[in-house]
Amino acid sequence: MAPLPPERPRALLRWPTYLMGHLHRTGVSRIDAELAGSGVSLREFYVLVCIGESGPLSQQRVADRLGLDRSDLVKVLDRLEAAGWVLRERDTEDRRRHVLTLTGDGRATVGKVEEVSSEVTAELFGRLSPGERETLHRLLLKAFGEPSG
Amino acid sequence: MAPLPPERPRALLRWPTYLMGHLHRTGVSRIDAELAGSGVSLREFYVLVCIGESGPLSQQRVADRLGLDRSDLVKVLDRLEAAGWVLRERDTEDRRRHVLTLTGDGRATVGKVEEVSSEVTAELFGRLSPGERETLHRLLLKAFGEPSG
DNA sequence: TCCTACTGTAGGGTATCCCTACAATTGAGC
DNA sequence: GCTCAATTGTAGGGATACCCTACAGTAGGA
Repeated sequence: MAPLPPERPRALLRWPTYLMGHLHRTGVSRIDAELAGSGVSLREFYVLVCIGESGPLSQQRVADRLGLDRSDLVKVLDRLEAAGWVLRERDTEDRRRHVLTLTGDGRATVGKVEEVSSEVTAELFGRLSPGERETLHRLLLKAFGEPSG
Repeated sequence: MAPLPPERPRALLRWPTYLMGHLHRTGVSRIDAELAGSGVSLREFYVLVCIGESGPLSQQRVADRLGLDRSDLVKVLDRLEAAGWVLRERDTEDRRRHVLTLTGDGRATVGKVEEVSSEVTAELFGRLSPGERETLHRLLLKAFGEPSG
């Protein structure tokens, strides 16, 4: 028989932080599970997107934009560079920095992850109508502090 | 000068999972920071609420309700029991189980955390109007799979 | 009695988050 | 040119969360 869904404590459902935590974890788990074969994690995807979007960046800049610590980013980039998705070169104008560039393979990986992410997102919010999903997204953006465009 | 807010990658703002992850982490960090002096974490609060709400429970039941692994719950309960917030006794009817009960001090701690959580939640969604906050909460509940009442 | 299942516990492995320390490099002031 | 502070990438540690296995004690059914 199907393992009936666990009954959550009603008193915790009051807290958006609790709800977002569960939805976030569920989404990450499902996406990572789908991506297991591709050898890329959701966290690495974020880094790839950041580099791909804002052109060549230093590691410190990527860390700032993603809210990561630059020391943690080092290991992520080690993997992304080894996979051939990111080019890591010395900045000739400031030899303290590295210049990070997304490769063609990196861009292809981003596309693949976006597909998976779209599917999982649709499934994660399957109980919501398209209008409700759009409203939820808009409110999250606003709470996040970004223009809703 | 004030450290101007970091510019997030626009391509990631498409993903509700990314947005919820950031909001969740921000909320947890702020709540835990506020609670640092009280010696209780948000995670422990969840356990206290669960036990307080559903009366005496076994550890396995608490783990199921919160989506935790029962082996991880052991250490949490060690702390909660040592703090005098939870009573952990053998179940006389099934000696494999422990009977978990919230103490008076535990209930007081729950109340204190709820106050802090309310303040942080209001701050976290400060950019939203009361109506928008209510809508966001309702949509999160619906996505989560709970009746919106 | 024997076997299976459940419960709490110990422990390990991995990942995230946050911190410090350090060497190389840069730029400003002298 | 020299000195000093700040920046950058890197190494490493600690705390926590999440997931897994193993094991002993217990319960219940064949």
